[in-house]
Amino acid sequence: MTHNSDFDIRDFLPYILALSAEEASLGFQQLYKDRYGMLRTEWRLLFHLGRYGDLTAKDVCARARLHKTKVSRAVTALEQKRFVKRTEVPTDRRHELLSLTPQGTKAFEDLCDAAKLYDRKLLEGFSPQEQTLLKDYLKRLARL
Amino acid sequence: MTHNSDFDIRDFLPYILALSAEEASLGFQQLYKDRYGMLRTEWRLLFHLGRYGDLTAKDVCARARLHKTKVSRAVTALEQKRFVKRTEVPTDRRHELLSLTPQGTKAFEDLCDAAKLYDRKLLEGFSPQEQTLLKDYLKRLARL
DNA sequence: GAATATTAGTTGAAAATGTAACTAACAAGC
DNA sequence: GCTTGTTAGTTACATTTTCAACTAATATTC
Repeated sequence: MTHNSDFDIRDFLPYILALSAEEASLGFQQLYKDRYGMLRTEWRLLFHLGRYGDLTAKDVCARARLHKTKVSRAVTALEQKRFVKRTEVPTDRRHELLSLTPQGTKAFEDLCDAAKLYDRKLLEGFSPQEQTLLKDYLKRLARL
Repeated sequence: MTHNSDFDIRDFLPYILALSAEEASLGFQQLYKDRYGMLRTEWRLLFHLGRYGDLTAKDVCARARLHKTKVSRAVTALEQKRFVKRTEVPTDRRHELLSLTPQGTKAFEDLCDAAKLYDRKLLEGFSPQEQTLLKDYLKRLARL
């Protein structure tokens, strides 16, 4: 019979990952929420479109690891904010290309600047080498 | 004017943390959900009570970094599963001590074993030194 | 080329979460 | 000892998320 009072949840990787992820996302969430009234999925959509150009909703699902219903709703929301527009694909009218409007691009640029600063602030306490290692480890875990 | 098309969301710490946290929690979530029908908060409550003994709801909030409404609902849920019981504190009837029932303890022990295995599996690709570094970095980020 | 299957995306209902207002018990000030 | 303030925890309501069913367009099979 195993004796488990020695197992500390605070050493359990999914737990400390969840806590640090929550902690790290809080401050940035404030930003995109307060400035643009965006939700997490909307912010992610904006960044993927801003960085990787026109994509279909399907592409975004795959790249951003989001469920299609979440993406669908985020597209609608960003469309209403006039940040995203849809372009029909004549050869296959099932999908539509998503792209940022000039306004969307402006918001993206603004949030990029904020993200850069925020990232730097989060990593303040880490040496350059540690920063590289940390991100490398996380990417391995995320299979990124 | 900054040019932001060079900013890759996949190097943004909150993003890669969120992705790796999601990825890492998926498998374990399957376990406690399938075996015991528990939610994330319920699992956390179980582990905190199992490891740190009797606590008030307030204590759990602080230790597990959960909002009191979440804890309140998790306590009710685990009480209905007969995993947790409440004991009134005569000196101050505002709080009540939470503790695991024998059944709750059994579930805790079972999930501890599963968690140990799962943790090991997640970290398979990391050398012992990397494992230590990773967890250390994450704890720093989470202010744990 | 009509019937069936697949794919892209949307919608609706149920579950879960977050926020704020609430109750009950205790504490402090006067 | 009664008003006011604080603390522990619950409840109600709005927002988000999840899951499954749905529509519309294309592909496949016979």
